[in-house]
Amino acid sequence: MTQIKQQVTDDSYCNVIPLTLTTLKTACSQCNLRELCLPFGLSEEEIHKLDSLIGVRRRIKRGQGLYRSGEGFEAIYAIRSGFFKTDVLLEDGRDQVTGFQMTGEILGMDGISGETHTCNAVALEDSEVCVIPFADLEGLSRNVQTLQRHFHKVMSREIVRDHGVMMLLGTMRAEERLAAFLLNLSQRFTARGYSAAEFHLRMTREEIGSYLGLKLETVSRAFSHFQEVGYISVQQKHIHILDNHGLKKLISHQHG
Amino acid sequence: MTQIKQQVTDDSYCNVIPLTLTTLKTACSQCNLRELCLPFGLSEEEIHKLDSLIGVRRRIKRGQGLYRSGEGFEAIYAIRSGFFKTDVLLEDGRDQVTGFQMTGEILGMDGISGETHTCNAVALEDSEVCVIPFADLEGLSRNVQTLQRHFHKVMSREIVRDHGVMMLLGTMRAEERLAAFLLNLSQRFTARGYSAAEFHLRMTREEIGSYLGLKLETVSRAFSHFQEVGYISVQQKHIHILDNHGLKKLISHQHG
DNA sequence: GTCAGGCGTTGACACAGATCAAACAGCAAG
DNA sequence: CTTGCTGTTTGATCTGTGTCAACGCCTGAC
Repeated sequence: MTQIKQQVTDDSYCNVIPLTLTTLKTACSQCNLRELCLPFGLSEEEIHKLDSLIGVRRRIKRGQGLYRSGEGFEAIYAIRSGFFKTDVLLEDGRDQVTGFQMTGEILGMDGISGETHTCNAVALEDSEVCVIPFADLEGLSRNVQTLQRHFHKVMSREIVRDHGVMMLLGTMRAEERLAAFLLNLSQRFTARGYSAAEFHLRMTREEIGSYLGLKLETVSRAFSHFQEVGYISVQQKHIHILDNHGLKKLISHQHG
Repeated sequence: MTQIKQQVTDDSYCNVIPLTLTTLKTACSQCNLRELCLPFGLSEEEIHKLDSLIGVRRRIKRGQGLYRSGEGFEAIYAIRSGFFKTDVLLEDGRDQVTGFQMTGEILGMDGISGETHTCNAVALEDSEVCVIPFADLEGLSRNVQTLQRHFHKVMSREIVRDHGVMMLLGTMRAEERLAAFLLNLSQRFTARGYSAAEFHLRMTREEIGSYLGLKLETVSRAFSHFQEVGYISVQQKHIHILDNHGLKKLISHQHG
């Protein structure tokens, strides 16, 4: 099973690079994601400086990789559209989804420390990213204090997010984890102008399970149970949150 | 139980600040932790610039807090000596140890994103830290490229470390987690010139359990079992690793 | 259209680790 | 020395989630 999955990833990966490089200039100054992404808080003039830095966009088809563990690190990526997962693979076949990333979020910061990527980033739907050469970003942020500050915040936010996942994996039971996951997605969709109550999951039950430290069957059962008690309605990957408060109560409730 | 613990933390915390501020100048240039800490890779001249930035050291007694969730963020801290844990507390009383930090490591980067600390840092033994005002660090790293690069690596390393913990919590069983934990400690002690095989745990079984997503009884049983099969010998907090390879095999072994 | 294969659901059962409980070791205070 | 408290060990039992298995539903390929 793991073998097959690995193979698929390999194949799809090799096809990506030549197809997805474009010479299209990306202008942060004209991007409506400004408020979510790196340019947040920059002045018009500063954003124009940032424009010059972002050389290319890359299109990634569903199932294809953006970068991959072991690969040399050169750039971070801002998601212009689409949806990604990142995962870590151990030699013995174990793999753990470390995050799901959506529009406006930054990918690739794991690679800075060792100048090598330490996880795989895979598109869960056809996506487009802005390639931000890291050396250039460091250069510009030495001149633009606001950019420097904002980039540090983005990295720090990633650390805080990871602590949240550790809390989830370390102290929550299956249904609490799933509830936390759904509420987190809902909130992030809201921030992007989508419905908070209704959305489409881009990932499989197995990927959710891997992220939450559960087996896919457990995820499926939890979905069914949430539906039974009226918290949500589920049809395949389509989720409708009916009782936001119920889900929240589930999480904050002591289990003892 | 949780109540009591909270109380103790509160009390001890309040006493800290007036006692621990000192005006002693800390010189990175004369610090033998240079190769582990922020100054890594800097030239003599650059290190002298760093000297001017680090205003004070702070002494933290065992059990006292260095900073605490909700508190305003102003500085990060380099551990000069001692041992810390960081933990996150949920309103409902659940708490999760998010990490253990030792000499030469950097604390407080969680606070950058929201300009507020999001976890508590508590000394597990009498410790001393260098206070690095964050605004100053950003200022200097705009001028010293090596410092900027190194600081980014330190933050990124934290992200990678967190992914490792997520892998541990998401895919490993109890004994694998403890084995990974011991090997990680051993490796970090080695890097600091201490014995790889013999060391003293500064944290309780409960704190280990919280970090590893296990109950203290499970941690205790795993220790006992490791001793039975000859991987380690344990006497209270004193650990002696007898079969490093055995522990490694345990982790890389598929569980299925 | 039909067919195949991946994905999701559900059930029965097993087991790792949680929970409850008791006793002990180490250490500080008196 | 005794007392008390915190942390640790160990045992017995319980339970949430994993595992194994069967089946059904989409979706995409042809």
